[in-house]
Amino acid sequence: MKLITRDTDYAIRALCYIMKGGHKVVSSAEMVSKLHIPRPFLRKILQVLNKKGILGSTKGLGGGFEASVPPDRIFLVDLMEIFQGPFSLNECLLRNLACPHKKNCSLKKKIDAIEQYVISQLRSIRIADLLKKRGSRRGKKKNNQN
Amino acid sequence: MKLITRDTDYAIRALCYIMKGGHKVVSSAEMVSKLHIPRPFLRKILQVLNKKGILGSTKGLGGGFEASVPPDRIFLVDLMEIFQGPFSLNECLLRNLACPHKKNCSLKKKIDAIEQYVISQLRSIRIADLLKKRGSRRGKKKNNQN
DNA sequence: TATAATGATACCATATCTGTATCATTTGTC
DNA sequence: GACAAATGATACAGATATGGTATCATTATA
Repeated sequence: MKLITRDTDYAIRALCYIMKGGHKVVSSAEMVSKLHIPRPFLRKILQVLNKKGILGSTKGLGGGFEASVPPDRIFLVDLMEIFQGPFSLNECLLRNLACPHKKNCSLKKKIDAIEQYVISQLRSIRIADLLKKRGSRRGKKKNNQN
Repeated sequence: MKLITRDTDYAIRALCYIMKGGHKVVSSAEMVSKLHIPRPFLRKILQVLNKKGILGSTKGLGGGFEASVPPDRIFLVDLMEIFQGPFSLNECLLRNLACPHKKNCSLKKKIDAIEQYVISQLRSIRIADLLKKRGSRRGKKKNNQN
Protein backbone atom coordinates (compact mmCIF):
# COMPACT_ATOMS: atom_id res chain seq x y z
CA MET A 1 0.00 0.00 0.00
CA LYS A 2 1.27 3.35 -0.95
CA LEU A 3 0.07 6.54 0.62
CA ILE A 4 1.88 8.86 -1.75
CA THR A 5 2.14 8.14 -5.46
CA ARG A 6 4.99 9.20 -7.63
CA ASP A 7 3.34 12.18 -9.22
CA THR A 8 2.50 13.63 -5.84
CA ASP A 9 6.07 12.97 -4.81
CA TYR A 10 7.43 14.74 -7.88
CA ALA A 11 5.04 17.62 -7.32
CA ILE A 12 6.32 18.03 -3.78
CA ARG A 13 9.92 18.07 -4.92
CA ALA A 14 9.24 20.49 -7.72
CA LEU A 15 7.39 22.85 -5.40
CA CYS A 16 10.18 22.67 -2.85
CA TYR A 17 12.73 23.43 -5.54
CA ILE A 18 10.79 26.37 -6.88
CA MET A 19 10.12 27.84 -3.47
CA LYS A 20 13.52 27.30 -1.99
CA GLY A 21 16.33 29.72 -2.73
CA GLY A 22 15.71 33.01 -4.41
CA HIS A 23 14.43 31.72 -7.71
CA LYS A 24 11.55 33.50 -9.17
CA VAL A 25 10.93 31.73 -12.46
CA VAL A 26 12.21 28.20 -12.92
CA SER A 27 12.08 26.34 -16.20
CA SER A 28 11.08 22.69 -16.38
CA ALA A 29 14.44 22.01 -18.04
CA GLU A 30 16.25 23.25 -14.95
CA MET A 31 14.16 21.10 -12.65
CA VAL A 32 14.68 18.06 -14.85
CA SER A 33 18.42 18.40 -14.56
CA LYS A 34 18.38 19.13 -10.84
CA LEU A 35 15.68 16.77 -9.66
CA HIS A 36 16.18 13.93 -12.16
CA ILE A 37 12.54 13.59 -12.99
CA PRO A 38 11.56 12.44 -16.51
CA ARG A 39 10.94 15.55 -18.50
CA PRO A 40 7.52 14.92 -20.08
CA PHE A 41 6.17 13.59 -16.81
CA LEU A 42 7.37 16.60 -14.89
CA ARG A 43 5.91 18.92 -17.49
CA LYS A 44 2.55 17.27 -17.16
CA ILE A 45 2.67 17.63 -13.41
CA LEU A 46 3.65 21.27 -13.60
CA GLN A 47 0.79 21.95 -15.94
CA VAL A 48 -1.61 20.46 -13.44
CA LEU A 49 -0.19 22.60 -10.65
CA ASN A 50 -0.58 25.57 -12.94
CA LYS A 51 -4.21 24.79 -13.70
CA LYS A 52 -4.89 24.36 -10.01
CA GLY A 53 -3.54 27.83 -9.36
CA ILE A 54 -0.60 26.75 -7.26
CA LEU A 55 1.92 27.75 -9.90
CA GLY A 56 1.91 30.51 -12.47
CA SER A 57 3.67 30.12 -15.79
CA THR A 58 5.27 32.31 -18.41
CA LYS A 59 5.89 31.11 -21.92
CA GLY A 60 8.71 31.88 -24.23
CA LEU A 61 12.42 32.32 -23.81
CA GLY A 62 13.32 32.74 -20.17
CA GLY A 63 9.90 31.55 -19.15
CA GLY A 64 9.00 28.86 -16.67
CA PHE A 65 7.03 28.42 -13.49
CA GLU A 66 6.81 30.39 -10.30
CA ALA A 67 4.86 30.04 -7.09
CA SER A 68 1.55 31.81 -6.94
CA VAL A 69 0.78 30.65 -3.40
CA PRO A 70 3.11 30.93 -0.40
CA PRO A 71 4.55 27.64 0.86
CA ASP A 72 2.75 27.85 4.15
CA ARG A 73 -0.56 27.75 2.33
CA ILE A 74 0.13 24.55 0.40
CA PHE A 75 -0.88 21.48 2.34
CA LEU A 76 0.23 17.98 1.59
CA VAL A 77 -3.31 16.68 1.67
CA ASP A 78 -4.28 19.09 -1.08
CA LEU A 79 -1.54 17.88 -3.39
CA MET A 80 -2.54 14.30 -2.69
CA GLU A 81 -6.12 15.04 -3.56
CA ILE A 82 -5.09 16.75 -6.77
CA PHE A 83 -3.03 13.82 -8.00
CA GLN A 84 -4.61 10.90 -6.23
CA GLY A 85 -8.22 11.87 -5.90
CA PRO A 86 -10.26 12.32 -2.76
CA PHE A 87 -9.74 10.21 0.31
CA SER A 88 -12.07 7.41 1.17
CA LEU A 89 -10.22 4.73 2.98
CA ASN A 90 -13.10 2.33 3.22
CA GLU A 91 -16.07 2.91 0.88
CA CYS A 92 -15.83 -0.74 0.04
CA LEU A 93 -17.67 -2.18 2.93
CA LEU A 94 -21.10 -0.69 2.62
CA ARG A 95 -21.28 -0.66 -1.13
CA ASN A 96 -22.47 -4.22 -1.16
CA LEU A 97 -25.88 -4.84 0.31
CA ALA A 98 -24.68 -8.17 1.54
CA CYS A 99 -22.61 -6.55 4.24
CA PRO A 100 -23.92 -8.21 7.36
CA HIS A 101 -23.67 -5.16 9.54
CA LYS A 102 -24.92 -2.48 7.22
CA LYS A 103 -25.30 0.86 8.89
CA ASN A 104 -24.05 -0.42 12.19
CA CYS A 105 -20.89 -1.88 10.75
CA SER A 106 -18.36 -1.48 13.50
CA LEU A 107 -15.52 -1.93 11.07
CA LYS A 108 -16.64 1.07 9.07
CA LYS A 109 -16.67 3.18 12.19
CA LYS A 110 -13.15 2.21 13.06
CA ILE A 111 -11.84 2.74 9.55
CA ASP A 112 -13.57 6.11 9.46
CA ALA A 113 -11.82 7.11 12.65
CA ILE A 114 -8.46 6.11 11.23
CA GLU A 115 -9.19 8.04 8.07
CA GLN A 116 -10.03 11.17 9.97
CA TYR A 117 -6.79 10.94 11.86
CA VAL A 118 -4.71 10.41 8.73
CA ILE A 119 -6.34 13.35 7.00
CA SER A 120 -5.83 15.61 9.97
CA GLN A 121 -2.19 14.66 10.12
CA LEU A 122 -1.70 15.23 6.42
CA ARG A 123 -3.45 18.54 6.73
CA SER A 124 -0.86 19.59 9.25
CA ILE A 125 2.01 19.21 6.78
CA ARG A 126 2.74 22.18 4.56
CA ILE A 127 5.37 22.71 1.88
CA ALA A 128 6.84 25.32 4.19
CA ASP A 129 7.53 22.58 6.73
CA LEU A 130 9.53 20.67 4.17
CA LEU A 131 11.67 23.65 3.28
CA LYS A 132 13.28 23.96 6.70
CA LYS A 133 16.62 22.31 6.27
CA ARG A 134 16.92 20.35 9.45
CA GLY A 135 16.65 23.20 11.76
CA SER A 136 14.16 22.24 14.39
CA ARG A 137 16.28 19.64 16.14
CA ARG A 138 19.45 21.41 17.02
CA GLY A 139 22.71 19.50 16.72
CA LYS A 140 21.08 16.33 15.60
CA LYS A 141 23.81 15.56 13.13
CA LYS A 142 27.33 16.85 13.49
CA ASN A 143 28.82 16.06 10.10
CA ASN A 144 27.02 17.95 7.47
CA GLN A 145 28.39 16.43 4.30
CA ASN A 146 26.09 18.13 1.86
CA MET B 1 -7.17 5.93 -2.10
CA LYS B 2 -8.42 2.72 -0.71
CA LEU B 3 -7.26 1.30 2.55
CA ILE B 4 -9.06 -2.02 2.17
CA THR B 5 -9.28 -3.79 -1.16
CA ARG B 6 -12.10 -6.01 -2.20
CA ASP B 7 -10.43 -9.32 -1.56
CA THR B 8 -9.61 -8.30 2.00
CA ASP B 9 -13.20 -7.15 2.35
CA TYR B 10 -14.54 -10.48 1.10
CA ALA B 11 -12.16 -12.35 3.35
CA ILE B 12 -13.46 -10.44 6.35
CA ARG B 13 -17.06 -11.20 5.48
CA ALA B 14 -16.36 -14.86 4.83
CA LEU B 15 -14.53 -15.20 8.13
CA CYS B 16 -17.34 -13.45 9.96
CA TYR B 17 -19.86 -15.75 8.36
CA ILE B 18 -17.91 -18.87 9.19
CA MET B 19 -17.27 -17.85 12.76
CA LYS B 20 -20.66 -16.53 13.56
CA GLY B 21 -23.50 -18.88 14.46
CA GLY B 22 -22.86 -22.49 15.24
CA HIS B 23 -21.56 -23.54 11.88
CA LYS B 24 -18.67 -25.83 11.90
CA VAL B 25 -18.02 -26.55 8.24
CA VAL B 26 -19.26 -24.11 5.63
CA SER B 27 -19.09 -24.74 1.91
CA SER B 28 -18.10 -22.03 -0.52
CA ALA B 29 -21.45 -22.57 -2.27
CA GLU B 30 -23.31 -21.59 0.89
CA MET B 31 -21.23 -18.46 1.34
CA VAL B 32 -21.72 -17.50 -2.29
CA SER B 33 -25.48 -17.59 -1.87
CA LYS B 34 -25.47 -15.78 1.48
CA LEU B 35 -22.77 -13.21 0.92
CA HIS B 36 -23.27 -12.61 -2.81
CA ILE B 37 -19.61 -12.85 -3.66
CA PRO B 38 -18.59 -14.16 -7.11
CA ARG B 39 -17.94 -17.85 -6.69
CA PRO B 40 -14.51 -18.31 -8.29
CA PHE B 41 -13.21 -15.21 -6.57
CA LEU B 42 -14.42 -16.35 -3.19
CA ARG B 43 -12.93 -19.77 -3.72
CA LYS B 44 -9.58 -18.26 -4.48
CA ILE B 45 -9.74 -16.17 -1.34
CA LEU B 46 -10.72 -19.12 0.81
CA GLN B 47 -7.83 -21.11 -0.56
CA VAL B 48 -5.46 -18.36 0.45
CA LEU B 49 -6.90 -18.26 3.96
CA ASN B 50 -6.48 -22.01 4.07
CA LYS B 51 -2.86 -21.88 3.01
CA LYS B 52 -2.20 -19.22 5.59
CA GLY B 53 -3.55 -21.49 8.28
CA ILE B 54 -6.51 -19.35 9.21
CA LEU B 55 -9.01 -21.80 7.79
CA GLY B 56 -8.98 -25.55 7.54
CA SER B 57 -10.69 -27.37 4.70
CA THR B 58 -12.26 -30.73 4.04
CA LYS B 59 -12.86 -32.02 0.54
CA GLY B 60 -15.66 -34.09 -0.79
CA LEU B 61 -19.37 -34.20 -0.19
CA GLY B 62 -20.30 -32.21 2.88
CA GLY B 63 -16.89 -30.62 2.94
CA GLY B 64 -16.00 -26.98 3.17
CA PHE B 65 -14.07 -24.61 5.38
CA GLU B 66 -13.87 -24.13 9.10
CA ALA B 67 -11.98 -21.82 11.38
CA SER B 68 -8.66 -23.09 12.63
CA VAL B 69 -7.90 -19.97 14.65
CA PRO B 70 -10.26 -18.31 17.13
CA PRO B 71 -11.71 -14.96 16.04
CA ASP B 72 -9.91 -13.03 18.72
CA ARG B 73 -6.60 -14.09 17.26
CA ILE B 74 -7.29 -12.84 13.74
CA PHE B 75 -6.27 -9.22 13.31
CA LEU B 76 -7.40 -6.98 10.52
CA VAL B 77 -3.86 -5.91 9.78
CA ASP B 78 -2.86 -9.51 9.16
CA LEU B 79 -5.60 -10.02 6.59
CA MET B 80 -4.61 -6.81 4.89
CA GLU B 81 -1.02 -7.89 4.70
CA ILE B 82 -2.04 -11.25 3.27
CA PHE B 83 -4.10 -9.77 0.46
CA GLN B 84 -2.52 -6.36 -0.01
CA GLY B 85 1.09 -6.91 0.85
CA PRO B 86 3.12 -5.28 3.58
CA PHE B 87 2.59 -1.71 4.61
CA SER B 88 4.91 0.99 3.48
CA LEU B 89 3.04 4.19 3.14
CA ASN B 90 5.92 6.19 1.79
CA GLU B 91 8.90 4.24 0.38
CA CYS B 92 8.67 6.53 -2.59
CA LEU B 93 10.51 9.47 -1.23
CA LEU B 94 13.92 8.06 -0.49
CA ARG B 95 14.07 5.67 -3.37
CA ASN B 96 15.26 8.41 -5.64
CA LEU B 97 18.70 9.78 -4.87
CA ALA B 98 17.55 13.16 -6.03
CA CYS B 99 15.47 13.65 -2.91
CA PRO B 100 16.81 16.90 -1.56
CA HIS B 101 16.52 15.89 2.06
CA LYS B 102 17.76 12.31 1.94
CA LYS B 103 18.08 10.76 5.34
CA ASN B 104 16.89 13.85 7.08
CA CYS B 105 13.74 14.13 5.03
CA SER B 106 11.21 15.58 7.40
CA LEU B 107 8.35 14.41 5.24
CA LYS B 108 9.46 10.82 5.60
CA LYS B 109 9.49 11.16 9.36
CA LYS B 110 5.98 12.48 9.41
CA ILE B 111 4.66 9.85 7.04
CA ASP B 112 6.38 7.18 9.09
CA ALA B 113 4.65 8.42 12.19
CA ILE B 114 1.28 8.30 10.47
CA GLU B 115 2.00 4.81 9.24
CA GLN B 116 2.85 3.58 12.70
CA TYR B 117 -0.39 4.97 14.02
CA VAL B 118 -2.48 3.38 11.27
CA ILE B 119 -0.85 0.01 11.79
CA SER B 120 -1.35 0.15 15.52
CA GLN B 121 -5.00 0.98 15.05
CA LEU B 122 -5.50 -1.81 12.55
CA ARG B 123 -3.73 -4.16 14.88
CA SER B 124 -6.33 -3.40 17.48
CA ILE B 125 -9.19 -4.68 15.32
CA ARG B 126 -9.90 -8.39 15.46
CA ILE B 127 -12.52 -10.50 13.70
CA ALA B 128 -13.99 -11.07 17.13
CA ASP B 129 -14.71 -7.35 17.38
CA LEU B 130 -16.71 -7.49 14.18
CA LEU B 131 -18.84 -10.36 15.38
CA LYS B 132 -20.40 -8.46 18.24
CA LYS B 133 -23.76 -7.39 16.91
CA ARG B 134 -23.93 -3.93 18.36
CA GLY B 135 -23.57 -4.94 21.91
CA SER B 136 -20.87 -2.80 23.37
CA ARG B 137 -22.78 0.47 23.37
CA ARG B 138 -25.91 -0.34 25.28
CA GLY B 139 -29.08 1.38 24.11
CA LYS B 140 -27.36 3.25 21.40
CA LYS B 141 -30.25 2.77 19.04
CA LYS B 142 -33.77 2.18 20.23
CA ASN B 143 -35.46 0.96 17.09
CA ASN B 144 -33.89 -2.24 16.02
CA GLN B 145 -35.45 -2.77 12.65
CA ASN B 146 -33.40 -5.75 11.57
C1' DT C 1 -18.91 -44.87 -9.89
C1' DA C 2 -21.20 -40.60 -9.71
C1' DT C 3 -21.25 -36.43 -7.32
C1' DA C 4 -19.95 -32.75 -4.42
C1' DA C 5 -16.66 -30.50 -2.62
C1' DT C 6 -11.68 -28.25 -2.53
C1' DG C 7 -6.60 -27.62 -4.79
C1' DA C 8 -3.87 -25.73 -8.22
C1' DT C 9 -3.15 -22.85 -11.83
C1' DA C 10 -3.57 -20.21 -15.83
C1' DC C 11 -5.94 -16.80 -17.95
C1' DC C 12 -8.36 -12.28 -18.76
C1' DA C 13 -10.56 -7.54 -18.45
C1' DT C 14 -10.18 -3.19 -16.49
C1' DA C 15 -8.22 0.59 -14.09
C1' DT C 16 -4.37 2.97 -12.34
C1' DC C 17 0.28 4.30 -12.44
C1' DT C 18 4.14 5.99 -14.81
C1' DG C 19 5.41 7.70 -18.20
C1' DT C 20 6.15 9.15 -23.81
C1' DA C 21 5.23 11.65 -28.04
C1' DT C 22 3.46 15.25 -30.85
C1' DC C 23 1.89 19.44 -32.23
C1' DA C 24 0.25 24.07 -31.18
C1' DT C 25 1.06 28.50 -28.99
C1' DT C 26 3.50 32.21 -26.91
C1' DT C 27 7.52 35.07 -26.17
C1' DG C 28 12.12 36.94 -26.44
C1' DT C 29 16.32 37.71 -29.36
C1' DC C 30 18.70 38.38 -33.51
C1' DG D 1 10.20 38.28 -39.64
C1' DA D 2 12.72 34.10 -38.49
C1' DC D 3 14.31 31.32 -35.10
C1' DA D 4 14.66 29.34 -30.72
C1' DA D 5 13.05 28.57 -26.13
C1' DA D 6 9.70 27.93 -23.36
C1' DT D 7 4.72 26.20 -21.96
C1' DG D 8 -0.33 24.28 -23.38
C1' DA D 9 -3.03 20.57 -24.86
C1' DT D 10 -3.73 16.08 -25.79
C1' DA D 11 -3.33 11.42 -27.25
C1' DC D 12 -0.94 7.31 -26.75
C1' DA D 13 1.61 3.38 -24.43
C1' DG D 14 3.82 0.04 -21.24
C1' DA D 15 3.75 -1.95 -16.60
C1' DT D 16 1.42 -3.23 -12.63
C1' DA D 17 -2.49 -4.03 -9.59
C1' DT D 18 -7.20 -5.19 -9.09
C1' DG D 19 -11.11 -7.98 -9.67
C1' DG D 20 -12.69 -11.85 -11.64
C1' DT D 21 -13.12 -16.32 -14.78
C1' DA D 22 -12.14 -20.93 -16.39
C1' DT D 23 -10.31 -25.44 -16.27
C1' DC D 24 -8.68 -29.55 -14.72
C1' DA D 25 -6.98 -32.40 -10.89
C1' DT D 26 -7.83 -34.39 -6.41
C1' DT D 27 -10.36 -36.04 -2.52
C1' DA D 28 -14.27 -37.86 -0.01
C1' DT D 29 -18.89 -39.51 0.50
C1' DA D 30 -22.95 -42.10 -0.73
